[in-house]
Formats: sequence, C-alpha cells, structure tokens
Amino acid sequence: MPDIGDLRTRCVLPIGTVIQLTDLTARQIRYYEAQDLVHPERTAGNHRMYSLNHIDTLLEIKGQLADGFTLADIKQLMHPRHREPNSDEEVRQMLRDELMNQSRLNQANNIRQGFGFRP
Amino acid sequence: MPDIGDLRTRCVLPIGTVIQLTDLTARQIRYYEAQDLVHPERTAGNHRMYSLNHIDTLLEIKGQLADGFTLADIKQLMHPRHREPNSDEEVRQMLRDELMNQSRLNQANNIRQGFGFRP
DNA sequence: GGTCAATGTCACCTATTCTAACATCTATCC
DNA sequence: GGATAGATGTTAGAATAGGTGACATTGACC
Repeated sequence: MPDIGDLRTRCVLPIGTVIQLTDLTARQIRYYEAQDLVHPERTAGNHRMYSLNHIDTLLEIKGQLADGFTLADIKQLMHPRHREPNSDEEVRQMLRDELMNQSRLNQANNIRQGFGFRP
Repeated sequence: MPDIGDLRTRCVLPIGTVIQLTDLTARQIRYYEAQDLVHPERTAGNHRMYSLNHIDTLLEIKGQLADGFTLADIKQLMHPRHREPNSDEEVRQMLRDELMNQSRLNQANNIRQGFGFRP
C-alpha cells in the first residue's frame, strides 16, 4: 500500500478544500500569502496546492488575528529575525511590540466570544 | 482550533488530489464508482469529493486488482450479501470464486513486480 | 475469432481558480 | 473630523480542472 503518511507535508489540497477546512475566504488565504505567511506550491496550471501543515498555519493565523495580532506581528512571531549586529535594539523593539499587542489582546477578548467552538 | 480530525470521513478532496494520492487515473476512479465500489459526495457544482476513507478504499481496490481479482469479486468481498434462504449454495459459490481468484493470484504475482514500493 | 472487463481518448460543457483592480470598513493618528 | 493603513469584499476576464458520453483499445479467456 503506497505511503500517504507524508500527507501532512504533501501539497495536494486545492484552495477550495482549504476554504472548507479553515472557514477562511479565498481572499483571506491569498492575502496571507501575499503577506508572506504561507507558501503553497503551484500546479502546472498555476493553481495553489496546500498541505495539512499549511492548514495548521492558516488556523494559527486565524487564531492570532482573532486575538488582536496584526499580520505583521504574526509574521515576526513565526519567523523571528536572525541575530544581527544591532540585535539588542531589535529585541527590545519586538518585546515592546509584543507587549503592545498583549494589551490589544485584552481588549479583543471581549469581542472574541469563543473562537472556533461555541458551547 | 477547529477540529479537522474527522478529515478521515470528511469529503474535501477533489479527484485531482485522489489521482495524486492513489496513482489512479480519473477514468479508473470514475469507473470504480460506476461499478458501485466507491461513493464520493458531490459539490453543488457536481464535482466529486472524496474522504481519506475513500482513498483507502481505492487503494484497496487497486491492490486487489493487482492481485488478479475482478471488480465484481471485489464488490462481493466488500459488501457480502445478506444471508438468504439458499445461502449455503451462495457461500460455496463465493468460496469457489475466491479459490479460483487465489489461483489467478499466483499467476498474477509473476507480473506484479512489487506493488507500490520498489526496493 | 468473439466476448467481456478494464482502461484510454476525445469532444463539448460547466465549475473552479487565477490575477488585477477598485471598493469598503475599521482603528489609529494628526 | 479627515487622512492613513490594514484587512477584506467584490467584480471582470482568462485559464485550468472536472463533468458526461461516446467510441477505441488492450488483454484474458472460451
């Protein structure tokens, strides 16, 4: 029996499937890609193809957005920049950013009303 | 985080994905459906949608075919008929069938050369 | 050689996805 | 209050992917 266990990393899901599995719109999914947050493969016919890992990433993004984070924030959190000469200042900046987002989060929580699952 | 764990039974995979995961052709997949061996759902636009369980079924069919079984045989093996008045005769017949297929299997094995995995 | 099961191929039509552009909405800032 | 920026909606036009149906081909088997 062929191994489909690598299905988590195999890009076999078209955007329609992703829409169903994430409850995001095509517009959102493509926009997050434009913001460099997901990088689906392309078919010979230029159609986007996603893996289950991509799905997880998109769900993470969705959650972070619901928590009040910005796409730029999320990108930083996902791909923390390599240390560079003046890294101290950058780190401080990132911490400041996170704290600011944290405060935004508390405001956002009032609007969230349970992401994903409603009891 | 939404639950995509029921992905095994959720019909979210279009035929193109199934083709990639099974190495079957669209013609084969549709033919097996015409023979009543798989029953994908349909989108509003009449496109077939498969679950991971469907993938497994198709891989089973592929294996059985490679083993020399007939689609009719496979259908019998998958959906054994309910017992009926003259079930004894049917059972004997099915056993005869299986034995015959088993002999065919031995012939077929010479042609198989390792299904799915090549060492 | 004829038959049947399984598959290939082609033509024509519909659905899905693509890009690009413009519109909308909501905070945030001056 | 109006400008700005981030996130998303909407629409148009073109291309790819998938649907059906019919006919052709291949390979066993009698």
